Amino acid sequence: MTLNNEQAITSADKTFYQLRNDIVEGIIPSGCKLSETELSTKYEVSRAVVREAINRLATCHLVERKANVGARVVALSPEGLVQLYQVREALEGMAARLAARYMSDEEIAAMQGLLDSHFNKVKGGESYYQEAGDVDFHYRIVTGSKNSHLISVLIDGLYHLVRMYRVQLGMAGPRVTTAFDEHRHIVNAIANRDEELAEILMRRHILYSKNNIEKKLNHA
Amino acid sequence: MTLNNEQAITSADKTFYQLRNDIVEGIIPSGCKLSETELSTKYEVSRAVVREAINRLATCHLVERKANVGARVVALSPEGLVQLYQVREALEGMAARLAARYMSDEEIAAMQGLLDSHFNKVKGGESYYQEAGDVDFHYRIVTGSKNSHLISVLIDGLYHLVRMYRVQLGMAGPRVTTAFDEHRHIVNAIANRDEELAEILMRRHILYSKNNIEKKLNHA
DNA sequence: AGTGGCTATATTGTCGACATTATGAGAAAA
DNA sequence: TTTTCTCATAATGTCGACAATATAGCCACT
Repeated sequence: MTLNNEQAITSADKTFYQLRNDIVEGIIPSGCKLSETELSTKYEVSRAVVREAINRLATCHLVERKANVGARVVALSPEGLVQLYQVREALEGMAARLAARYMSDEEIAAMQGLLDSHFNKVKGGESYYQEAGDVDFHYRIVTGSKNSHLISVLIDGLYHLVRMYRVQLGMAGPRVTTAFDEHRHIVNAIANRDEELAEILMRRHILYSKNNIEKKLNHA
Repeated sequence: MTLNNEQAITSADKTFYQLRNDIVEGIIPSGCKLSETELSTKYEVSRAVVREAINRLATCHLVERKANVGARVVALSPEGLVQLYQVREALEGMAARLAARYMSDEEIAAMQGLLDSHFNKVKGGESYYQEAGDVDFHYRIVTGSKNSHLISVLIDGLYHLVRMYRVQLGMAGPRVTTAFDEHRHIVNAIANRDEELAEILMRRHILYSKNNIEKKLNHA
């Protein structure tokens, strides 16, 4: 689970987070219609706050809204997944480049320490790594870019969609050790302040990741 | 002016477009506070629709909102401009790559025709090209990527911020002919289905554009 | 005079009711 | 039987009022 430093202060925030979680986890299934009145009774809040929550979900591309008709949970498709990873490749590639430029030495050291601890857990046989570790790694790179647009588009937007695909298409799977090595190489490039290499490696990393998921998707 | 195929159907849409335009054009100055009650009387709509419009503006990064405090028009800064162009470089580079892959021959031919007509106008001494022409060109590349995420992030989001910087920092300026040549080379790469080159050229094009604006900004 | 806390006020957050639009069922006509 | 029109219904869009919160000003106290 993503460790949320985003805390709900208003009632609409809370409803938004709950709804988002329910959608990502598949509790509200893909393609399902979101009735404002229904949700307002279910979550025990006014229709106005449900409306605001749905609007925010729409900007995350987790639901699609049509005027005077309503909102539906986004439909998952192979094409959608491909498009998602195309954008991730561009955005996270740039994030890695900027991380190599702007991350402080302390941040880089902390990230190397993170990878070390992951390595021990993987070596110890824990499958913990796959989800939380991967999320944590990419999260640090993105925030390390110090670019508010990159941060908001990826962390507030695309990552939830990525998680939705992973959860609902049952991507718990492997690619642990190979992904780990790729992470290592990326961090090394960042530590060497090699922007060009950091970007290339990150793009390859995401491309491999996409191919892996696509392969699984076609076999299922 | 951007030719809007986005048409307002609901009242909130109209208010959103009006507000967005007023902000981009500087009619509502940068840093200005947006009072919901005040705007609701000004635009003669309910506070609820103003609220929704402001929320949408927040997702475009045109205003910043704080809970229980309100929304302010975003402040323009050199750092903000740099970050904006960093994201543009990543996103539009990928868009050019995908355009080379997915655009139909007819679309490419139409784009070449567009450049020809621009060339005639530039040769004829019209300064028309700078704004509308540039917008049109980039618009076609992005839509040519057929990637809904790229399209929405760039066209619904970043481009308005770009325009806001251009308008408010008085970037009417030159770079017409050189930018035109760069456009030509990009279209040629796309026509040759050379994804790699299309992306590289687009990234360079945006990098140059950024440097040009930064230079002006420092001189002013 | 400066600082701390309190109150008044204005703004945002939330709510329920009304207006408007889309959609499906059913009747009438071909 | 099929098609089209009408109308009922249920949803979204919009509104004004109330509740909760932040901010500024004022007063007391040191």
